[in-house]
Amino acid sequence: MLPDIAVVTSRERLGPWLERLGRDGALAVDTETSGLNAQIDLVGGLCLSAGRTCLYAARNALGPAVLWLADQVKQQRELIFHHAKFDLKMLETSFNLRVPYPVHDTKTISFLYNNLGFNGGHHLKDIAKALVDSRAADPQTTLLASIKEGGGKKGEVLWSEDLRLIGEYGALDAWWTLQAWPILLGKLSATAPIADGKATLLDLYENERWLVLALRDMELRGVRVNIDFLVQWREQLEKDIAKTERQLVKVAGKEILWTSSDQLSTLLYEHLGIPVTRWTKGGKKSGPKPSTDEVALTKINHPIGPLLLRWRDLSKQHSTYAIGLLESISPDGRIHATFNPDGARTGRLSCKDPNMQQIPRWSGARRAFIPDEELAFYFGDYSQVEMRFAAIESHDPTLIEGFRNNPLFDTHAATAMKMWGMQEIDPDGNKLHGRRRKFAKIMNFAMLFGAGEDKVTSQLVSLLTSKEAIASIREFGRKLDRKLIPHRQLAQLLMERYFTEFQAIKKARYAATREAKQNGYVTNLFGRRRYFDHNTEYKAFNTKIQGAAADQAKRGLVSLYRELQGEGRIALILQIHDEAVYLSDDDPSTHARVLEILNDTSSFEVPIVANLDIGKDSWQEKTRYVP
DNA sequence: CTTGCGCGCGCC
DNA sequence: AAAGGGCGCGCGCAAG
Repeated sequence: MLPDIAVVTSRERLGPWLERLGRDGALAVDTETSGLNAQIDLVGGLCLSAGRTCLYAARNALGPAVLWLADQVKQQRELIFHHAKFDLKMLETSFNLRVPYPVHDTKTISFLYNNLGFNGGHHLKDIAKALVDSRAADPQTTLLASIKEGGGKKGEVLWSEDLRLIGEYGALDAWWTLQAWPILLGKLSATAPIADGKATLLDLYENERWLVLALRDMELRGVRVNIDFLVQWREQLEKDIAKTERQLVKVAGKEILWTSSDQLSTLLYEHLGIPVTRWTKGGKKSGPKPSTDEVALTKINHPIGPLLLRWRDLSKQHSTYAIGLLESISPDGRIHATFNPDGARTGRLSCKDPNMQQIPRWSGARRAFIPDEELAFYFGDYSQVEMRFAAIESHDPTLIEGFRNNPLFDTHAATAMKMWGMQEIDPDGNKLHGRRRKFAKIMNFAMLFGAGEDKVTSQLVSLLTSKEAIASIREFGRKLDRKLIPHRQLAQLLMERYFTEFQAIKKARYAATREAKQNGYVTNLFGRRRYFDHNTEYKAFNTKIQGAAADQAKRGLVSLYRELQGEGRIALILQIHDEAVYLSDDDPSTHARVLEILNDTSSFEVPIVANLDIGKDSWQEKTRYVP
């Protein structure tokens, strides 16, 4: 079925078509814009669809159509978008039209239904083609067909060059969205696992709908930037880089493009004759190459090593952060990043333009971000949240007991105590014993990430000398295995001990992998699914843990948004996986409430614990805040 | 000139 | 059997 469609560019012809869109029932909305940046670009066309009607309003019809839409919003009409956050931002920046209640979003549903998407993604056209009408892939043909089928008035359509424009920009997108929505929602309901009599995927969807609003407002607000600092920092870095380059040329005897790993590899391993200690994984064409990464450079026995490490660090700060952040500043002097709820297969958020989730912690870069006048940054972060979900997922008694009985539970110390059968960690300051917590920490991360013997070995290599590794092996009362390097033998022993003591985790890991192999997907504690390609099922346990932590964090973010941002007491500005950052004044009752919201003692077998920090001057310096 | 890939590296 | 998980960005380099 295809709609009655009108492309209207004059105020006069708009009325009857708006009439046909009615005043109730779902209304699909799509904006056509001059670009993707809500701080710069503008809406040039509005596509609306309801019932059997699809209307594209542009030019002189755009203003009145927006006013009509604003009235529909006032009536709280149910709105459907594909990628709602983008259109909601554009409507707000172009027309000051704000939608204060959750809308529906076919992209969100598609991602929740199957993270692999339709035809490999979540593009509207692919979804519509798969679920609605195979002709959806060809907007021009479809538009022409629809005019015939729907008896559309030729006079309402701009022919000639404008039709091409309509085809290119997809005047029918709202129509496809409207058609795909009930089908996708039906599929989501049918797919939803049931817990406590409720379909969990639909609960997740409700949270994601609010999340879209929370992220929209975060992005629109943006973060204030200290431009003077960034400019000064950039200049200082440029001086330091130039100086380091002069030293490099002296030591190397020649000049190369220091950013080029290929050129550097030739210099180090051919001209300077330094032995190769590490290889890259290699691409399809080139295969493995000698590595010049940080680990390799640390190992080389030549004065060029430390200089290169210094150059790499300075250069990273300079290009990615000093320059990169300056280039990300919007005309309002702030940075408005984009947070994607469908950016990560586990359910985590991703962030781009710039990626605020990877701003360095120690280089000083965070000094570039400063709170708005009269306000301070507050950082609500979850404590060891992935380890807590590992405990919940596996029911491991040691971890469960620890987290239940002690809010400050030191997981790595407890792991070490269990692995070595100790009553307390490092009782006599013994050097060998003191290392045990580090070993345990490596094992815990190996568990969370699904690492194998190779990775544990290489972790140990960067932690210990061979002598120290041998001492640690002796501690286990084992004979040295001549066939293995000591670090590998130690890795084997640590893994053996770890999985002997944490059998529940071993079983949970195995169960997750089996679930993925049998079903092609796994489901986390919140009902979220992730599908796997063949031979990647080993990631299943990590997906459950990381995904549960992500869904918990997003639930917390939405609660903060709905209650405290709704009351105007906070303004969320960033989310960094296990941390929500907001601006607020110093009213302690606000922050006490934040902690009440984030702390979750009732949902799971172990409590989810949150802490709060404050940063008054910038993002760089923060201190613990207790309301 | 743009696009895609590999490398290396920032964060959780 | 073996596999560190999840991202985005700057850069060089080769291909289109």
